[in-house]
Amino acid sequence: MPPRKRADAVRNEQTLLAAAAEVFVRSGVDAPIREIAAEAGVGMGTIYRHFPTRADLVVAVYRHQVEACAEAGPALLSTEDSAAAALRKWIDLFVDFLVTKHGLAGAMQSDSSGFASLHAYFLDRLGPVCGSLLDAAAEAGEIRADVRPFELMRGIGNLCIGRDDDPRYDPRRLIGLLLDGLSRQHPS
Amino acid sequence: MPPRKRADAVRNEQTLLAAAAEVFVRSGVDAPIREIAAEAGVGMGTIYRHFPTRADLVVAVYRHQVEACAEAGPALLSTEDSAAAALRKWIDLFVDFLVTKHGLAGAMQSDSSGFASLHAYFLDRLGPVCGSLLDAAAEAGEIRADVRPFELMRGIGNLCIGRDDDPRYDPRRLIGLLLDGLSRQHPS
DNA sequence: GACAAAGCGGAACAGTGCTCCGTATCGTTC
DNA sequence: GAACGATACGGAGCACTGTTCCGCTTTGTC
Repeated sequence: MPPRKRADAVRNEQTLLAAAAEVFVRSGVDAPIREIAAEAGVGMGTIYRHFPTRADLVVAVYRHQVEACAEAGPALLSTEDSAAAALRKWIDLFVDFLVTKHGLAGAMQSDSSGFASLHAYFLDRLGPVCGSLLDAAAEAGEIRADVRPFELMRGIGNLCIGRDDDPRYDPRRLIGLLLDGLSRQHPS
Repeated sequence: MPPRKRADAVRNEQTLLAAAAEVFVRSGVDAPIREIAAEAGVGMGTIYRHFPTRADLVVAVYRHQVEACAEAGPALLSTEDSAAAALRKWIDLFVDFLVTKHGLAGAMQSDSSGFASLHAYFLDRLGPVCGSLLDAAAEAGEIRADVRPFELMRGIGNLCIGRDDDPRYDPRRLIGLLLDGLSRQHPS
């Protein structure tokens, strides 16, 4: 029913993904569209046709890694000793992912038109995973039960912003603190 | 010795501060220079002459409030029951400040040229204040002693990013968590 | 009033996002 | 393999923004 895509279109889509990945590493996820187009050797129109918004392109480039992160959730839950440990390790993975993509953390919180749906995608795919980790840990009495995946992920994402520019800033330390605060304190 | 400034220059500087304050409320601290110039009824050159970088303008507009926040530190330390309580209240003030200025939190972490010195100014003025609160609380054994003002302020700032766009996101909850983590746990 | 210095305005240039449509390529049909 | 409609491509063009630069105006002084 859906008429098959043309061969050159398929080829271009692949070329674009490779070029974008390359440019994102070199210049961050905010790199000018023109730069990505040049790298791929295509016109700008082609980019917009395949990936109407910048978020679409970013999502496509990192889909595999997001998927891997999502799948790691349940896996950790079954291999780690405690749900809290699984949660910590999962967040470690999440932070690894964010921190190695220049500007991604920043882009994710940005309200600017192009990135609007990026935030949504991350939340849709990883939110439930994060949620089940939180629920498991809460059920085990290891953490407080009143924190939702949305705010936790957003907070983690925010804390990762700007790590590129300033080597003195280590998001992991603060995230560690946040998780300590999340841990249920022995009721005085 | 320094030749007195011309009357029109002084006038324009005041006009500009008022206009910028107005525009920052309406359109956030990233508002186009042209918009601020128009609001003030001056040319763009005038803005750049008085405030070479955007950070200079932002700093000038909010100097009073930053000053007030800085002065509140020692005051709280002497009126609150514990240093930890003073720290919490001070951070509350800091968050209030950030959250009511559209986009300021975001701008502060941005590495973009125009905002580069904004971050520095906040750190210079508020860092020591935050530091003495941290030291006092650490000395009293109320919090861990290994967290520096730089990272705490930066973390708080980061957590405040994006509150404008999404009413579901409440930075204070996460900041509360962070401070809980900062509190010394009874050694198991 | 005249004059130099200080200050002003905004045209102009550069970088960027995004659209639009004439042109080229593809797949199909004969 | 030629012809033709559908699909996709390229990049010029427009809008918007930051920033500079210099001819013109205003100010303060003598």
